[in-house]
Amino acid sequence: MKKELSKLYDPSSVEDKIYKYWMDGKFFHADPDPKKEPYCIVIPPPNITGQLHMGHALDETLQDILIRWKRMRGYCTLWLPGTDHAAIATEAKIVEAMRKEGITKEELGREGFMERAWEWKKQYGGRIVEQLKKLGSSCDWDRERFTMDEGCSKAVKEVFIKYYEKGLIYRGERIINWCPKCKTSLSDAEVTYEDQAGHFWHLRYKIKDSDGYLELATTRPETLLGDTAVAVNPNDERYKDLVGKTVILPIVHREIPVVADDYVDPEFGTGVVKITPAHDPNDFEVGLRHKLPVINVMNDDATIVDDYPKYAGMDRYDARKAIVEDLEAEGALVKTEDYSHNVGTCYRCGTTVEPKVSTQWFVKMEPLAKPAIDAVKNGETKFVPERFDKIYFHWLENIRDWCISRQIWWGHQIPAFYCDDCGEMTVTKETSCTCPKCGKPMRQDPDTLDTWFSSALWPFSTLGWPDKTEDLEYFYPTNTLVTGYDIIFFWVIRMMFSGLENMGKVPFDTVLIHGLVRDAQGRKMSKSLGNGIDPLEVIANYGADALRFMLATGNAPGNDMRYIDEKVKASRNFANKLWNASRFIMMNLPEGFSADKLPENLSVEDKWIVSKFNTLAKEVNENLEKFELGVAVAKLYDFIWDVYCDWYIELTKPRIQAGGESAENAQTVLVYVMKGMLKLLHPFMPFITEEIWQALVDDGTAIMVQDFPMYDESLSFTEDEAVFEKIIAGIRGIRNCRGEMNVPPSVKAKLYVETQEPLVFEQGTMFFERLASASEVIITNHFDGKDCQTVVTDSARFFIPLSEIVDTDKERARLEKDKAKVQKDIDFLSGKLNNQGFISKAPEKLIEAEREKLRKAEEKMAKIEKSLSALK
RNA sequence: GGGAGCUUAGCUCAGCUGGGAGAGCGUCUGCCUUACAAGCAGAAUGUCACAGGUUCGAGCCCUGUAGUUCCCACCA
Repeated sequence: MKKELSKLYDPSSVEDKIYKYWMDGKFFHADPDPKKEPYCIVIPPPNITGQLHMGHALDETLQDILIRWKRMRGYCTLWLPGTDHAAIATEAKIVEAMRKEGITKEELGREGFMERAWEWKKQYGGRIVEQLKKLGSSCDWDRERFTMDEGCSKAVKEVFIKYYEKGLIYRGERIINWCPKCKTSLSDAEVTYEDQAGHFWHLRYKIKDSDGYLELATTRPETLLGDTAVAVNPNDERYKDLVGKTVILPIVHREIPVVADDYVDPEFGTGVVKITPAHDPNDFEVGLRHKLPVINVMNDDATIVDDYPKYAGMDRYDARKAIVEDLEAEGALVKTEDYSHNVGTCYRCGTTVEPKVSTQWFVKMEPLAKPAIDAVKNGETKFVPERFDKIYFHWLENIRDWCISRQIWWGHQIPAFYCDDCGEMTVTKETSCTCPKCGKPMRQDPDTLDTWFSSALWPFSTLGWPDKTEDLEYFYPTNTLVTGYDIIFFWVIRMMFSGLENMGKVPFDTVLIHGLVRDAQGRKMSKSLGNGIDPLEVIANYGADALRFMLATGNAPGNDMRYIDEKVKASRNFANKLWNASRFIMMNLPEGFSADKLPENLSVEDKWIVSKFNTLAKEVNENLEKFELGVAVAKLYDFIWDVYCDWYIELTKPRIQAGGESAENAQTVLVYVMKGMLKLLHPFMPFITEEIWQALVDDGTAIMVQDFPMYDESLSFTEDEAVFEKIIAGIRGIRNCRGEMNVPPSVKAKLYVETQEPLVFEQGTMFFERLASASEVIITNHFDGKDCQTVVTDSARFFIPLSEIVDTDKERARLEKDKAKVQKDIDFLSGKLNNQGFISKAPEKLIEAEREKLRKAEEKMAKIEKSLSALK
């Protein structure tokens, strides 16, 4: 069993080996087991184009912690992995790569492009998966899925057709968000609004058959080409007479009506609005109300259409410039103001979106939103932290129909077919069909579906739906969904209504929301800033365990956190600490030593550590139950470092050196608690705990499938804990005193312990020698303390004869300081206990505890005074 | 214009249902004590943003104020 282990833990030599061991042992694989309770997490599928970033690292870490914990708790645990085809993002990347080769989509044609895209998927889809493995993610890779694989595609078609037949999907002409760069429509969720500096151009339109002008202001003069009206508020006295009149559109010289509409705010600007139904969502609505013509002035790439020869082919911004110049030349420009306004941008490429009227497919949201709202209201699914349900409700309560068609090729092609001959449309599962009316071959809709349409089905499509599979039966609804608050709209909401609509049940019971990992200055990590930290580099430098531990530490659910290198270092140091603790144990362990059972006659310090460990196991489970991973990890850190390493290991050293039964017991307890700690820590630091486990236990078992420690009433020794704390208090006090006097540990001195509880302190003799530099310990019920340093605790006085060092004045000052502290305690406690309100209203238990504290403080005070008077 | 979060030690952050303020890093002192100097033993440091309120008792609950970050929203 004795093994030569390096002083420093080297994660790089361990992690890949251990991961392979887990994979070979099929430990991640889960098959439905009716004897066990299921626990399932579906991974938020990373994009195939993606590289692992800190956001993934956090997300995967949290999921793996939960999964590993539940697995050890005996659940049939499935973490289902996969990737997302990320329609627009991927297509943009492929197009970009092709551009560098001088090829366009159109040249390649749809089929050729798709071939290339699948090739891309094959090449890069695996990369992110390999990166996830580096983190230690215990996903069931046998079930890895892809949003465009056969099963998911089948589910997509099934849902589309079902919705269509139920009237939940319709095709229609609406104003939608259009990205001129990606050349596709976008849903409302895919538009990000940002403030942009712009201008406010005041224009005047001539009123027909009059000398008068109507002044209005606009931020987008170029859309004037498509104006079909001018609107004022019906109650605006200034313009009352003009409603129904006609004005002349400058430049175009088209005659357009003045209409009255409530949409116009008379307080804003001049109270007159130009109406461009084709290029503004509000204007579109106004246009509908007043039956105005819709004049499209822009091509798909936001250049001006050929109908306006002067501007044809000009980009919208160039056209704006030209039109402003022309307006000025025509005398229609009154003034130009600086103006900052909110414009929508494409969430993928950042291009300013262009509102555009076009024919698209939509999902009718109202009937789907309602059950999704109810499911969270009645607690079937809950958010952690709870406050995120507000965002959820707000979004769903104000939701508009979901534009799901995209004018790109990479994705699920819409299963609708058109007859060019008679105009008939059919929605079908088949890949080709003939017109049911005229028998001619039909043409499939060239559009594809929003990428989120398929990810909305992820919690059940990956389990086999629409087939009735054993997996689906067993694992659905899944349990916890772990994701960042930034994709609640995109994904969580859509999974919720999709699950409810198609499965009749919510997709998961809990949504654990986490925040963003920011850089050290608190900025969002982004490609453009170049401030991103590569998790793989961190893993290479410090190990995956250190990164995971850092990400889980000091982070409350839903809150953003900063990546600070020192924090990873601290985690790495912690791993090293654990490593060395195990090294200490193993170095001292006799050949063939087994520690299956705790010894019968535990010493007080053994009971102390066992009892404290028992409490730790209880609390870690409780914290994990409540998704307080950060709290759990902090408790583990404190216990392992402070309680186990700094105290218990030190306590065992004199025993091990002395040998005999006490040494053996110490070793048994050391191993027992170490094994327990490793198990508790395993979900957080899977690699190092597995590595140590295998070296320490060496029986061919894997820690990742051990039982997770739970609270055991029979191992709770609160009285012994309290007794041992008295010894600890003495050691602390003596160290403190020696420290203040700058006495090095190498200078030993006798220690006199004056106490009424000799039995307690007899158990501490060897610890005072070892940990408090006592050359000899003399326990007595009275000691005069002449020429000694005095240390007072509430159960004893300790005297250290350091006559050559003792300075009576200094010693008096030290004791006076102590006394002042205790006096403060006494004042505080007696004040509280003299408060009638406290006595009559506080819980009895608390009052009793405070009385006890006061009693102890008073005892301590008496001892200090005794020592002080002896000094004179 | 709505909504949410944050404000705690020099820095980064914890703080569970209200019961005398914590950690890591940094600083200072002393230690190479045979697991670990990526370590050990100690020390110092806080009007818990501000102002009210509820309570026997408030970092925690309520109201308001300020600063800050973010989300949502069609003001041309």
